[in-house]
Formats: sequence, C-alpha cells, structure tokens
Amino acid sequence: MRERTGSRHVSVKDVAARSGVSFQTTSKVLNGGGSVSELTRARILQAASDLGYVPNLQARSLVMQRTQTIGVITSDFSDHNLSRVLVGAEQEARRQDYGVIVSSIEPEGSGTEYALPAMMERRVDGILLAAPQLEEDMALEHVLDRRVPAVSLTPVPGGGVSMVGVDDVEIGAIATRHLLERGHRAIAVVTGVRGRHDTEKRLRGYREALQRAGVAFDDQLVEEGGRDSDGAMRATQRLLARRPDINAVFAQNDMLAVGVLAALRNAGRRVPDECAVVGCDDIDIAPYTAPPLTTIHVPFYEIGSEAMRLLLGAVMDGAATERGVVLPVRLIVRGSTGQGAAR
Amino acid sequence: MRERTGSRHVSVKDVAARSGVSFQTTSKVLNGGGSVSELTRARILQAASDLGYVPNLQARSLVMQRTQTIGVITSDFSDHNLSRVLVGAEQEARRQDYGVIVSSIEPEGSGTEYALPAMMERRVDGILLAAPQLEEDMALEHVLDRRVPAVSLTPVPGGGVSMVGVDDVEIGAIATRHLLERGHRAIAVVTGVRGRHDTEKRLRGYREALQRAGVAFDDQLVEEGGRDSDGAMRATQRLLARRPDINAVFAQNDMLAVGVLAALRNAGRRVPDECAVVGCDDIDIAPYTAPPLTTIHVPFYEIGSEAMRLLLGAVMDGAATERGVVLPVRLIVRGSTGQGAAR
DNA sequence: ACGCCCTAGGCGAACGTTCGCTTTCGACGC
DNA sequence: GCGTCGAAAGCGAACGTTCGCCTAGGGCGT
Repeated sequence: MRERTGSRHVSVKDVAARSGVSFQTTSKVLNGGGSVSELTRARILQAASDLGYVPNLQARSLVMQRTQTIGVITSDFSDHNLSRVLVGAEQEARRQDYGVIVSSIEPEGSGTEYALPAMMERRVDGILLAAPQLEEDMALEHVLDRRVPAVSLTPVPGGGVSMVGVDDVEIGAIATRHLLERGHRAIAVVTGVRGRHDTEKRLRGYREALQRAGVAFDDQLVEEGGRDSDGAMRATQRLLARRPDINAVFAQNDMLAVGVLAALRNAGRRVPDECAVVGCDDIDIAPYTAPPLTTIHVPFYEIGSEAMRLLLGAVMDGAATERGVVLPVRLIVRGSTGQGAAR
Repeated sequence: MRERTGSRHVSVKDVAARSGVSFQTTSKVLNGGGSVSELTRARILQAASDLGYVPNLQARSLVMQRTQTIGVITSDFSDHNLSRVLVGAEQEARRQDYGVIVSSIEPEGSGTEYALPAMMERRVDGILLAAPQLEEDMALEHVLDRRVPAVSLTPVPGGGVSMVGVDDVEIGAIATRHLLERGHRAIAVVTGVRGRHDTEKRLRGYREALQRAGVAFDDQLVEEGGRDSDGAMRATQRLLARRPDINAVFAQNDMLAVGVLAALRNAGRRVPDECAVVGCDDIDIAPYTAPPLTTIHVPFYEIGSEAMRLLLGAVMDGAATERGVVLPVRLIVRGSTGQGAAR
C-alpha cells in the first residue's frame, strides 16, 4: 500500500502531483472544505492513501494559529494522585482531539522558569497547572499575562485562573467528625507539607470540627508528616512519645496514613482498638492495608478531566471567564476506624 | 517591561521592525548564527526583550524538519511503575531540550490506531513505547515503517526497535532462590496478566530456580493475580483453598503482593512465620506494609531515562542501530521473608 | 591610488499548510 | 444568441522561521 518515499515525509504536494490537481485543491478535499467534484475527490483520496499521507500539524497550526495542544505542568507525576489527575486530563483532551505535552518541574520548587517558556515556544493553546508547590511561584504571573488560558488545581498568586479541586476544609472536617463520632477525643493530625493550601485547609477543617464538638484544640497533637510514609512514620513516633494518650490519628493523605499505620504497629498499638486512623485520597491499596484504611475518597480522575474540560472550553470561546469547580468527596469507612458502619 | 501586543504573538518581524533591521538579521542574532555587529546585536536583543519575544517552535521545526519533540505512548500512567518510568524519560528529554507529548492508550488494548497517527501528525522526532499491552498490537508495525526511531520497554512484534528493561527471568529466579534459601519448598506464584512477556519470563525464572534446586514444579501452585491487589487477593484465596500447605508466595509485583498479604492476614496466616512473601518492583510503600515487604528493586526511573537517552541518541545520528539495554535489579530483604539477612 | 578581501547586513526562497479570490467553463434562463 | 450564474479548480499570499547567497562598503596591502 504505502510506498517508500525516500526520506522526506509525503506532503500535500506529493499527493497533488500524483492525482494531477493543484495542491490547494488537494488540501480542500483532505480537510473537507470547498467544493470538489466527486471524481477528483475520489482520485485524491486514493492517492493520499496510496502515498500514506499524514498531514503536518506543525504547518497547519502555523496558519491556523492554534496548535491543538495543551501544556500540562506538573510537579512530579510519579505522585500517584497527580498521575491519576493526568490520566483524566489526557483522556479528556484526547476525546476533544487535543494533544498533551507535559513538563514536570523539580519536586523542590523551581523549574518553572524552564517549563513555562518551553510551553510558550510550542504555542500551546492552554495550560493546565497541576503542581501543588508552585502555589508560591511568582514566575507564574507570566501565564496570566499571556493570551493563553490556564486552569489550575491549586490557587495561583495573581488570580485570574480557573480552579478545579475539592473542598479541603470539608475534608478535614469529615475526617475529624468521623473520629469524634466514634468516640475519640485525643485526635492527632499528621499533616502534609506545612504551608501548602491543602495542608492548612484540612487542618482548619479539623479545628472547626473539634470546636463544633466542644473539644479543645491542642497543638501538641499536630505534627508534620511531610511528603512520604517515612516522614509520617517519624511524625507518629514523635506524637506517641509526646502524648501517649492519643487514640486516633487523622493522616492528611493515604501515603502518610501508611506510615502512621506502620509506626503504630511498631509501637504495638492495635488499630483500630487502641488507636483509630483515617486517611485521605483513597489510593489503590487503601483496602489492603492492615487493617484496611478508612479514608476520604478524592475523585482525582474527575478532577483531571473536569479541569481539562474547563480549559478546553476556555480555549474554544476566547471568553476566559474565571471559574471555580469543587468536586464532591466522600468518606469510605473501613477497618482502621472500627468495623461498625458509621452511616 | 513587556508591552501589550494586541492579540497576536510577537514575531521576529516585530522585533526587526522595532530595531530597524531586516527580520533575517534578527533571526541570526536570536539563534546565534551569522556575523552581526555588537551594536545591532545589542539593539536587537533589547528589542526582543522589550517586546517579550518568544520564538515559535512550530515555524522553526517546519524548516528545520525536526520538532524537538518525543512522543510517548503509554498504557496508563496511573500505573505507578510506569509513571516513574515516564518521569525518568521526561527529565532526560528535558535535559536534552526535548519536549514530550504523551498519549495514553486504553488499558484494555486498542487505542493505538489513534495514538500513533496523532504522533505522526505532530511529526515527533522519536517514539517511546511504554505500554506493556501493546506487545501484541500489530498496528505497531507502522512505527517501524516510518522514518521515526523508536525505543520500547517491551518486545514489539516486528522487531527492529531498541529495548530497555530488566531481565525478567532473572527476577523470577532471584525471588525463588531467596525463598528456597529460606528453606521454603511449597512456593506459590501469584502472576501478573498471563501471556505478557514479563509475566511469562518471571515464571520461567521461577521454574528454572526450582529445577536447579531439585524441587519439582507444580502448576497447582501457580495462580493468576492479574493487574491489581484485588485479583491477587482472590488468587491467594484460591491457592490456599487448593494447597493449604503453601509456606511461601512469590507475588510477581508489589501491588499483587499487597493483595497477597491481605489475603494471608484474612486467612489468619502469619507472615513470615507461616508463609513468606516476596514481591517485585519495590514500590514506595513496600517498607511500610505489614510486615515490610521483601522485594526486588526495579530501577524504573533509570529505565525511563536510559530509554530516552537511547532514543535521543538514535534521533541525533540517524543511524538506528537496534540495541538492547538490560538494567540490574537487586533483592531487598525485609520482614516478609523473615528478619535474618540472607546472603 | 587601485584592487581585494572581509564583514555586516539584506534578499529570496523554502518548509507544509489554509484561505480568499480569481478564472474557466458548461448550463440555463430569457 | 446573449448574459448570468454556479460549480470546479487554480493561484497567490500568508503563517514564522532558517538558510544560502548576494551586495555594499570600509580597511588594507601594494
């Protein structure tokens, strides 16, 4: 079928030559426009297929002034949650015939100076910001300046960017309320990286829930777990040493919860009898930890696809109406907070 | 600093107009070539910065006949291992000033018909295949036909594509040998998806190790766990029902191992005393399972970066020498096979 | 004082498209 | 039999670059 065409890609001109019409006419039939007789249309299509013609999107976007490409800036997509978001985003983009080019910035912050210009050079039609830690990055203002619409999963400094996410205050409250309902009063928190919006908001939800229940907040019960299970394990050890009376832990995400469970196990505390644990995210293995982890399900896939949908919407009709979308979360009760059903 | 330039992007012509030279001269200084006087060079650079000029890679690649872009086809990058590979690949690409555009194909197979053409339309300079399940996909032949070099993480039908990976036979052998050394004889295997190369090779390593140790192979001890912890859990239940004498399990990857551990726990079998478990991959949480999981570390990040390095090498010097790179793995002994150090 | 060479810069073309306008020509209405 | 209309196709330009080649002119050697 397809002929070996030396080294160059076959262009619309090659197809035109073979079917004996001008290349512009060829272009017409290949992209659907104009009026072309049935006969020549057939001939051209035949020639295109014979030659194995593949349109050149670069050239097309040059004249069309749109690349059909979305840039995704992410911190580290080996982060399981983020990668789920990316899958959702990518599939939604694909559904709407957009390509996705990704750039991960260093986990520890900078890299934006590189990533953003790289996207701009490629003239992406929109930018999806999926990197928690660039909350503080002022270089981000560049994005806003530019003509290109952006959607973010975290608040961005300058504002003016649509956001998609969950209600982190509510997450903190749900987790805490659940533990309170189970009768726990000495509820510790192992937090994510301090200073980040989600961390602080979940903490706020925790405080609010305590207050509403008439339980005093005690900052001795808060410890930073950071970004991985190891940090959470050490944080838990510190907590147990400081306040041996703890009988529940709210781990701000499931990776942290895994570390918390390990620490409790090592300390000989039985879960949930001696100490209950609730996580957040509902990662794949949550049902298989020992004991199975009660957690709050966060719809990462949907966050990704919704963010992309929003972004593509903005791309289509240049009207960049700043919006905020909040997706629902839900508590999933498993063994780590006892077997009974708490509604 | 940067002026509001209506709606259009600023081009090299705009810069030229502002600095009073031809746009070609402007192009020269902006990309380093040609000989230009210090004075005008400075003026042009100034103008470019004033205007906030960002080169248009689309246009450049049109004439250069290279896009500085690599296409990555992946099955599902919420797969934790794959996403680590991608991070490695992306960072290596970035280091060499290449962009990465990703396309995930459906977990259940097809999607290649879409993904590949999409990459070709974008005229990627190379393709990285990181999708286990497209081993069997014949549509892949298209990749080989084309001018674009490719590197794969799994064997591809037509051949002629470089590969980067680990020695799966060795992995099976290492795991099995370790369990044999611990004195276990009734060693079960919970496999990944049957039919895939890695699954079958790891199984072969298992058989070879058994044979070398003079232990008879028994297919009653092999059960398919599939692609997640849940499948592995059920597989383990079947195994235990069928052969209660099992005293060790080789889970072909860590996600499966998590399910195996859960099943053993539910069945009241103590690990490692009554049944040892070894996994493979060394995922983040492996040190925090109950008990901590003995596993075989697979250097996913390095697989990704090495694959990308190979690919970019092939892109640079059109010489597409087919190569194969095998990266080393290593056993990491943790609690799930007992505390003592084995070797 | 003449020719030469070298440097700074300009010019035209090309990459592969899309798009609007023009041309050709047969058919049709009057 | 003439003017008009519409369909089919061609033509030129534009998108934003890079590249090779050409030209103007100044400095220098003889």
